[in-house]
Amino acid sequence: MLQQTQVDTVIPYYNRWLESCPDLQCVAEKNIQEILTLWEGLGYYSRCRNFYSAVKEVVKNHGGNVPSEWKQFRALPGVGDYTAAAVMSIAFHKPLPAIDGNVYRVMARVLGIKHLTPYNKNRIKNRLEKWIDTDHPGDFNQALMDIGARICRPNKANCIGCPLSDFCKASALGTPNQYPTRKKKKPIPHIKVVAGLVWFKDTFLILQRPNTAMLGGLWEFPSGKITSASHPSKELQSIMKNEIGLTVTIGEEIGSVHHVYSHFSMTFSVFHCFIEHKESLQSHGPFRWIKPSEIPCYPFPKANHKIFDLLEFSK
DNA sequence: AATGCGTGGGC
DNA sequence: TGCCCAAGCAT
Repeated sequence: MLQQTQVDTVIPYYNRWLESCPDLQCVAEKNIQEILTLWEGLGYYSRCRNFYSAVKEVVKNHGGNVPSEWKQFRALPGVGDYTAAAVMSIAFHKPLPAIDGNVYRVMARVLGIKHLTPYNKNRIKNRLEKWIDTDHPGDFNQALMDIGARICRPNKANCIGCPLSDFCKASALGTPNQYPTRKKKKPIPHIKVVAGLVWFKDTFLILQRPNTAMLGGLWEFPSGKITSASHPSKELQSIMKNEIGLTVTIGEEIGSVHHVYSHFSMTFSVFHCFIEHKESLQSHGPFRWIKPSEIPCYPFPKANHKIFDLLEFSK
């Protein structure tokens, strides 16, 4: 949960998770849909799918016990060098430095490293392997991460009161914020998407996204990119026909929301749509006709919830 | 090595 | 408001 996600954001999800699913056996007994619903809203859903796979693997191959050896734990899906070192040091007291984005920044400043090249990252690792408190490796790692998160901030290094300032090169130079250099991000493209809330009686249609795609395993309304300059409702009608073979009547526009993903942004316009009879639809994947009251049973992306909010389908 | 992958908070 | 950034990992 903590990968690329702030602690304060994770805490409520973590608590909710433990309340409904307190141990690995419990995770293994649930299906992926229930697990994704626990994760819903946290983002980076491959973390959730990987965790689920890892739990299955631990139950099947390790007798339900989390491996206490680096090599076996590191091999689990979704576990990289950082996560492996964090768990090994905190849970099993192994003297391995857990190097996250905070620690790279703090150490770059302490050592006066401008560029986080692979060579310099390796220097940081070697230095921490010497410095780590072998009696309390977990505390050492967490302390260093906390210094990064609370004191040695990316654009706001508060050297006054920092326990490392006496031997920090970047602080001595007076320009700690300039360490390490950061590359500017490329601008992300913007797309226009139109979607339909397709009603049949008191149910509407949802489709499940493929596991390997972005937002994999989550559910959504049938939708498509707006490509031409024609009227959105005309475009929506042809999307419905071409993608799932439904001939729909376009109704009122529910609304339009803006949503920013990590690598693109979109305006998401959703219209009520209606069908007279339950036609057979040619779906590429799983689909359901659900009532608004069933929304909490399925994981939906944030953009879809923004539409639910407009409809006051409160969850 | 560079890119894809969500969402929310801070300023 | 529009960026930057967050207890990274997989490919």
